[in-house]
Amino acid sequence: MASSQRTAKRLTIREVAQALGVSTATVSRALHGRGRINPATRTRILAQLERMGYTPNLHAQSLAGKRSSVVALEYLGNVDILADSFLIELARGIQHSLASYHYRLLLNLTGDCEYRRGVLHQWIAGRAIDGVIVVANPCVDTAWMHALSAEGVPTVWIAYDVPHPLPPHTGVVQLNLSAGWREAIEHLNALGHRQFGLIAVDPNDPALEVIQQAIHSVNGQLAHTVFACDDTPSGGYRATLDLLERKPFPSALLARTDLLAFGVAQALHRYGIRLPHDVSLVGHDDLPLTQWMIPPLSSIRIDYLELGQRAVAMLMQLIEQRAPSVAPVCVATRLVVRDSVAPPRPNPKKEVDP
Amino acid sequence: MASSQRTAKRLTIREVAQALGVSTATVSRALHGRGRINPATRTRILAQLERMGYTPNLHAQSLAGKRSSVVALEYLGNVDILADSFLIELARGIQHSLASYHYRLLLNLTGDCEYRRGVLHQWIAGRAIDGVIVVANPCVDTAWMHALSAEGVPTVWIAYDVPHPLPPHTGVVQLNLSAGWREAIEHLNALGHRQFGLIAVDPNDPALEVIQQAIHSVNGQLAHTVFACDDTPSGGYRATLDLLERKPFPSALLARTDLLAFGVAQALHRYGIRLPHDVSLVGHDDLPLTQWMIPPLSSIRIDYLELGQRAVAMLMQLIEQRAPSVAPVCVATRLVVRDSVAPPRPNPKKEVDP
DNA sequence: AGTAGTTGCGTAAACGCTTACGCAGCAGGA
DNA sequence: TCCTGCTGCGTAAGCGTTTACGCAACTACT
Repeated sequence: MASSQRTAKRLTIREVAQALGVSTATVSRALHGRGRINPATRTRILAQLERMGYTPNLHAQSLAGKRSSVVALEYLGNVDILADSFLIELARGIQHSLASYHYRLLLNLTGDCEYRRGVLHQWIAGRAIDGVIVVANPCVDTAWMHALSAEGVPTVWIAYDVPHPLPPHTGVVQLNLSAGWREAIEHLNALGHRQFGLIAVDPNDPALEVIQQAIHSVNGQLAHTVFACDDTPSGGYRATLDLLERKPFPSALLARTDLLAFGVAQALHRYGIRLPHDVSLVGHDDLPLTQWMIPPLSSIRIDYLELGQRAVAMLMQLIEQRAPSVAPVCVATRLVVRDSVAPPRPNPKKEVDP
Repeated sequence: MASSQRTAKRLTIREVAQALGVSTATVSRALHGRGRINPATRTRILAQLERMGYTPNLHAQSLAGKRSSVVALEYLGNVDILADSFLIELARGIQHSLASYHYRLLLNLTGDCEYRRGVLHQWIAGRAIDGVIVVANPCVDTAWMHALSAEGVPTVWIAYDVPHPLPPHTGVVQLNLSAGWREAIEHLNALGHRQFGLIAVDPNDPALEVIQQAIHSVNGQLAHTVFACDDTPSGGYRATLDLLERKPFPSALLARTDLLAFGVAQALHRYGIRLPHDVSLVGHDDLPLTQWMIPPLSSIRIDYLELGQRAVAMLMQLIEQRAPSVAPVCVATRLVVRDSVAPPRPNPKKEVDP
């Protein structure tokens, strides 16, 4: 009967217990290897569970065990095109690690930042999640960090900077922007570039200072910084139009994100500025699709698997070991060179050398 | 005390009931508006719930209510770069609609197809999900469709073809490939294109026949079809290299997916074939990033919001109304014209112009 | 042999909610 | 007045686990 399928009774722990003449408590202990149990009994029970094809009811486990084995991934800022890239790569890295802990991932891709926070707090209050991983983009929201801490939810932030002191139950995995940008700028410098242009999004982004320092340390000059209205190709496109009006025009452009770089490349192309012949371009994040740009984009790579693995390991410390605090860790970035960089033109168009 | 936060007791339905001198049953009835309850009592209770800031424990609700308010999104085939595109756009459309039903979405981005199916069946057996949306790519897996049906899980397939008959508790939202491809080919024909080349992935893809028919109905010719090893830019790149060796070289290329088109464009560029001057190119799916290709790609658009909304509405029929079956619906596609198409060269010589 | 400590397991009370059932109270018709 | 039927609500039995507690049985000492 079709509709009886819908309400088909699943095997419960009790039925397995009865089949073996033991109590449900013993079966539960066998299942988790917790508590005092005879190893022989345990293997006997595990074999029976396997044989009968038992699968625990996750809600019952969560209710009685006071944990849900679910974590949420949340990020600051709105999701537009962004969702398709950085966040998804990261989600995948996180999920990969979570799988080994038998945790599930809840990921909200819809609605604006405000709305998503509301949903998240519902989940927390409803005990639907045991922990949260927040992607700070680009800055940590300290107020919200404390709010989450006050709710008692273990939280790991993936961020560029580490606020001090951290509230309880809060960890930070820091993405080391400095490594990648330094490498990129040194590479460009070695090719002969001295004048840099930066397309960024947020004036408070810690990356800005990192980039400036790196440029100064190679005796280069940051000729212009233009800000995009948002972290999208279209933001990058418009910002580049701004940049094109400034003089002198730099020989190397740094796009804060690959998403911006898509728009930068488009704008340059539209104005007949050839990449990398007339200008070099470097992006950040190394999204999978940037190597398919024309020309393929040089970009600063984040190891998403490692990032996810670190964040998850830290979160598990907070959740499972009930660690009250945990030391921040740092994940490096590195340059991936592709065809969008080349030595600068010996003869920059606008300023003719004598 | 920090660690007491972790185990902070949340407000329960009982406490609210006591505060008002009613029973928990009445509060529960007020909360859901189900069962026999005095409207006056109900508003009084709702006010109190609001005032005390009550949030239900989702696990308790799921356990007692025998439903989880979670659905899973699953897809056939492996996730590589694919995850960043079609699937995510769709996930977003689905999530948008699910939100209005207060359902959550579980999305597994990691592991191969086999592994993910295993996980999904665990979730089903563990009562973690009430329904599944499966993206068939490109063909419905009829055996698995029946397997899911036999497990009693309401399932909606997003597919290009509708198998008949459908097993119980199964719905299909069909993506009408014909509409978009027909429009694209007619558009190209109107520009003067007669010779077409197709870059596809799966020989069993229903799209192939649709495309052939459309080409024949405009008296065009499908000069060549090449198959990529997988649905990625790199697959498209290599397939295009194959295509470049064939003669006559078509004046218009059809990429089965935008992801392939990224690789196609790269290959053409590498061989000095200019888009759209030397050849026109149309993709399918209208991924957000394809409009930032150089030149921006003409593509066949899927309305992901509508697709998600239809799939969710259908799934809710199956879950909430316990409908044993539901009629398939169809979602159209349409061409979005950008710079990658132009009239064919008057002199289709592959040789270099003097 | 008596005591103390350990081990393995069963009993039963949670966990926080939903809902079948039944019982008053009341209205309306005979 | 009695019976019937409906309404609004409380009682209590689940839902399927986990786990604190306690009790035998056993070991290892004195």
